[in-house]
Amino acid sequence: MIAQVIVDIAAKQTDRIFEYHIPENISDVEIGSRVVVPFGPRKLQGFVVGISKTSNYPGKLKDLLVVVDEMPPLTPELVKLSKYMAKNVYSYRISILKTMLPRVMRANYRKILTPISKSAQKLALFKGDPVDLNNLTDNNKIALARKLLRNNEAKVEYLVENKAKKKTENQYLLSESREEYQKILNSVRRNALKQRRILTDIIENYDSYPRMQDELEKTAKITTTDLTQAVKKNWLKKAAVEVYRNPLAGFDNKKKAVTVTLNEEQEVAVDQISNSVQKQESKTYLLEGITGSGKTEVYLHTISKTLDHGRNALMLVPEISLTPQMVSQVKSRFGNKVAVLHSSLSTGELYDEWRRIRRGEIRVVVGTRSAVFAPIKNLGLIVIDEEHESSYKQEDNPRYHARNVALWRSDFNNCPLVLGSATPSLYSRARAQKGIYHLLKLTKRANNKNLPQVNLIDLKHAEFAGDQFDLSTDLVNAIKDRLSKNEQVILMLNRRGFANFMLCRECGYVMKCPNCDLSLTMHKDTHEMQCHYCGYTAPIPEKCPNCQSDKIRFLGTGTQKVQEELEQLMPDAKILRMDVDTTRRKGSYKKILDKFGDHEADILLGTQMIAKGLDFPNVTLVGVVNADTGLWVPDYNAAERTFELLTQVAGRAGRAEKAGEVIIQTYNPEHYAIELAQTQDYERFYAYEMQMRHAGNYPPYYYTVLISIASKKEQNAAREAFKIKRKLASSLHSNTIILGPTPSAISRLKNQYYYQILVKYKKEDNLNDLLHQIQNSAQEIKKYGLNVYIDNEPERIV
DNA sequence: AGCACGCCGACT
DNA sequence: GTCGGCGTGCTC
Repeated sequence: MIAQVIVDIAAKQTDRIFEYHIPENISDVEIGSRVVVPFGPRKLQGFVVGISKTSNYPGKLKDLLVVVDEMPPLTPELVKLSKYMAKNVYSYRISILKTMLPRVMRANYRKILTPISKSAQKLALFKGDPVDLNNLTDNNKIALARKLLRNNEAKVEYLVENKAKKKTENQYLLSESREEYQKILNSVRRNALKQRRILTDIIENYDSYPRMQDELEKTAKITTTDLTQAVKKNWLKKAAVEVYRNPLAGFDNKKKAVTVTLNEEQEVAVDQISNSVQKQESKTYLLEGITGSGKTEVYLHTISKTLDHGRNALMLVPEISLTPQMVSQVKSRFGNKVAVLHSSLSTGELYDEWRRIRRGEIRVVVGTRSAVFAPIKNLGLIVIDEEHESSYKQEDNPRYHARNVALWRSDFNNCPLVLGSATPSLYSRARAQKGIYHLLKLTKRANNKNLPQVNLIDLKHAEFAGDQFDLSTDLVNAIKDRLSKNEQVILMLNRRGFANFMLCRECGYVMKCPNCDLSLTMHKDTHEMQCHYCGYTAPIPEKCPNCQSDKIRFLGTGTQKVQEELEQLMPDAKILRMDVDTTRRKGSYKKILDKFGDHEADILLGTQMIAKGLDFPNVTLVGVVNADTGLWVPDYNAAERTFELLTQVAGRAGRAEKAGEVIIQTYNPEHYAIELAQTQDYERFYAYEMQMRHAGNYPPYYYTVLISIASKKEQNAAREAFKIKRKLASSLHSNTIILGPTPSAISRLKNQYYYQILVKYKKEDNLNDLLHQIQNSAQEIKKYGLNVYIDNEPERIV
């Protein structure tokens, strides 16, 4: 038999099938197997995407070397999906196959040099051991290795290492009958207390064996030394057993599951979706429900019904660390049938969760973007919560959108897909309008509470509290009022750091990142200027680096500065800050949110990461310090983003009995995105924004593709960009709009200049082919330092 | 990608 | 002669 293999090299020339003969002694090769194959002089990891009896290859096929896992990591469904994706996301098939699996399943390649001759063995290079040539950096040593190879004094061996390690724990098994242990106990010296103790314990707990070391140590209080002694005396046998790492240890049933009675709208939604589950229809539902309307309950009920029908469910959430409340709910409802997949799990935890799914031990998967590839079988329902979130689109290769992958899987598995949001993406809402998706609306808040009152404060005419121009007197008074009632406040400022640029008032100099076309942000806590894009840091200047003047100012407000201002204005208030800087450590999200939930702080101040999913009953005021931060970015969906963010964060107020209030500070109170966020009227926003998109020829009226060209030399990027534009213009319809090439909004990042071309089209049958051609030639011009990126339906045009 | 092979100039 | 730098083509 012959295995068709995709090898682990992401390049145009190798983006195809290589065939290998399956030797007699290897019997477990299946579609989806991870294998090791010879490739030229090397050995590579690869994935089996097909098995055939014959081959057209004219040469002699090499033998497949190793099947890595006991069970093929990829299901036939995922192998098929990878083929579809390779065509649509302009990425190599191997890159897609690799993103489908946990990172630990990526191979480590080693190139081991072993001395042969006696004289070579004595060389200092080896120090008695073979060396890994990939780790050799010293040019003299590399030259020496080359010489040894040439003279046959050493040989190289290629190794493919599997990083995926299973966790084991020690288990202790009995080796005697209960009566025998009693005899041993009787024969042991009176004063051998430790020995008597362990034997007594064995006799008392005879039926609970085999027992784990951890349990013996913690509950039976038997030490490791005692256990080792017991093994030595052959009283017990020790064995290593595989265990799963448990990432949900901190989530264990803190809250008991509460069954909620659904309102009429929720009932309708649950009925319709479960009906599709039962009939095995691949329908897509758009669940449009205002904040607090109980979308989560609809998900949980439909998942429950899906399980009743004997099928499994997959649920995607935008960023799991930010929605621990959602995880707790799913976990308390479905217990150990749930697996969680997200990036802040350790690699080991992720691998274990993934294997539980692959082995069919799991019925519900909750996870972020990449969880859309979960190898769950018998899929009966897919849910995407907060479907408008841009985090569902991967920003680097392969640039896939989880929604599109979910659509494909829904179709493949004949199961419904539910897209839920208070503020659906225009893309999805428009499809619902056309009847491609089924629109389900939740218009009432689940507890019949009114939406919170939203007030705008026009910063152009506002009076400011304190000596800074960030917090208006009205907002500060409202906060003080809530705190005096022992209620809590959430404040959002979508910008981290202290001040986002340094300006010299003498010469106008702004301190910029040397690698990027961005100003450096001042961070007071770490005493440095930081580039938020590439991570470059510099000390905070005391004088202007340009003219040595001391008249420098730090302008633009970040969360750190607002925290300082709040501390001055309200010295008694306890403030928690939540942004990328305070949540870098594993588990810190949960820690901050738990603290706030236990009312150990009065104000939660954060960036947009606090806008989503939080449900704190005691929060009665939400303040937005500056609603304008995202409004004027040069992106066609800036208004949509701003509206979404404001509506989402407003929904954090007044979720329980106490009425909620929202205060939005803005310099643009007359902008429609802000005006309509005040009334939280999604439908009107949708109608208005659709007009704008229609007028500007933007999605969802047009499809878009963004081609970015990057180079260290600006002219090279520009020249190549114009070349690509000419190629496109000559082959596409005249009613297709090609914008650019123009320098990107941030024209230089990490020392690369970016030029971009935006193609807007309604129907272009040739475009896919054309873009593949561009992608192929991109490989060739890479050696001249030019990089070309193709992004289908970009979320961001920057 | 990364390796071999082949061609060419530089240097012991 | 021998070494190393770089362009080209191939990997089942």
